[in-house]
Amino acid sequence: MASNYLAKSNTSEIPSATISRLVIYLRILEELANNDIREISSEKLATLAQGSAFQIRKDLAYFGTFGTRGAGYTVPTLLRELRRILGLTRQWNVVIIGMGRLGQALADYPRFVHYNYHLSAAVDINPELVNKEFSGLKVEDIGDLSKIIKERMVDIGFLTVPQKSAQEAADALIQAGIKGILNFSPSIITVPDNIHVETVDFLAGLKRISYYIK
Amino acid sequence: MASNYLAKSNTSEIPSATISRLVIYLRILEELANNDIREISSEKLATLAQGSAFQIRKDLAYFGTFGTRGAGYTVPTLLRELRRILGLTRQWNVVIIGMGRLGQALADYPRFVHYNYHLSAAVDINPELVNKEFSGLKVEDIGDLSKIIKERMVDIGFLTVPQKSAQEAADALIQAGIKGILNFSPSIITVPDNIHVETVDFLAGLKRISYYIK
DNA sequence: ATATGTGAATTGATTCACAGCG
DNA sequence: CGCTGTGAATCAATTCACATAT
Repeated sequence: MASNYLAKSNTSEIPSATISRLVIYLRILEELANNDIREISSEKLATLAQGSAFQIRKDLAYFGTFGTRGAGYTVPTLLRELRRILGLTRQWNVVIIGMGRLGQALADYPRFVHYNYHLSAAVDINPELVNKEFSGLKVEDIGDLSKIIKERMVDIGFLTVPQKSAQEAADALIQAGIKGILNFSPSIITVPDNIHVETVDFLAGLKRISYYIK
Repeated sequence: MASNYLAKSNTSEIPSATISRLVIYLRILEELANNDIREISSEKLATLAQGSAFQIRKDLAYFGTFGTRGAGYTVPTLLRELRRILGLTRQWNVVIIGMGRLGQALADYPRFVHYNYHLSAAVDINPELVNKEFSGLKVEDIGDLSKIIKERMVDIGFLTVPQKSAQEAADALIQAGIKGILNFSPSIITVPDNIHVETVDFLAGLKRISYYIK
């Protein structure tokens, strides 16, 4: 599963693979809810998620009991519980570091609001980009990052700077009190234990494909 | 099961986590080579990859013996071997399905050539996009997909269509003989066993962050 | 002297089987 | 009865320890 294959030992006993699967279950349940389906069994959910019913029940059991024996799960209940488990019931404030092509594309992404994420700010080091506006988001100077993060209570940083600046930008984010980093650069960044990093690296996926189809 | 003196096929399956790590080692080795570093020990590589030396040696051992006892690994040799293992010594032809914002951004991505990937074609279903050109790549009609894939010997498809069209587009790719799919849509697609799919889903990563920092 | 390569031990995750409850 | 919830069993991956090669 997409995840952190080199992650350090988790203090929590919940497998990170379980968290990745919960995200998948959530997406499927949202689709079911959109189609006004109100009941689902672990067996049917497993078919949709391309997993096993055992696994779904085990994954959920880490967090409580959400079904009805003999009947299955009710979609709205399980949906609500998954959102709660994954921390999606509150708004998360996000800053984009690096307003190149990728940063601009993210600023234009229309669905953050639907998912309770709020783009609080966008910063760049390049003076030619500062004060420009992308999809209603004004680029600010990276020097103001610490102030921005503290004042606007930013939780998460999207790291879209070039590889060679990634660690420096991550350090600035952490220094300013960020809690999570979505790292779009194809590099490993070093962070303290209390900061969570997820990497989005399509070139890595592409190379894995090459291995499997060669 | 009928008795079988051939025992069970000894094709010890290589963990997919190992493949993911090999991609990481490759990236680090490329950086080392760029800095003219010619020798590396599993211990030092482990530090750079935020993993363990045991694991690196075990990962490599699935494919052969590449180091020198007492000395370590020579960077150019290990680099060459990793490229060979991952199937990166030949050119891979790619088609982009869906020339919306993401497809356009991918067409503009400058580094595919460096990695031996070649953008052979871009297709879309929208007549207003067909015949437009993005970064030198002309958009063609999705109806011609099968012909394009066969004639240009396309190996890999970048799936950048909306979620609701993802399965249909994947079916068309498979029908035309594609071998691998890089799925940028946040949906699970169903494919035959001989097709390899990798998913790139930044929203999933974002939700995992929410879980860990909440 | 030093760092790899690898069987054995250990740890972790998945699968199973059935008890528990509607 | 049907389907969930869960301890036990199985399977897989990681870590260890040291024999081995230079």
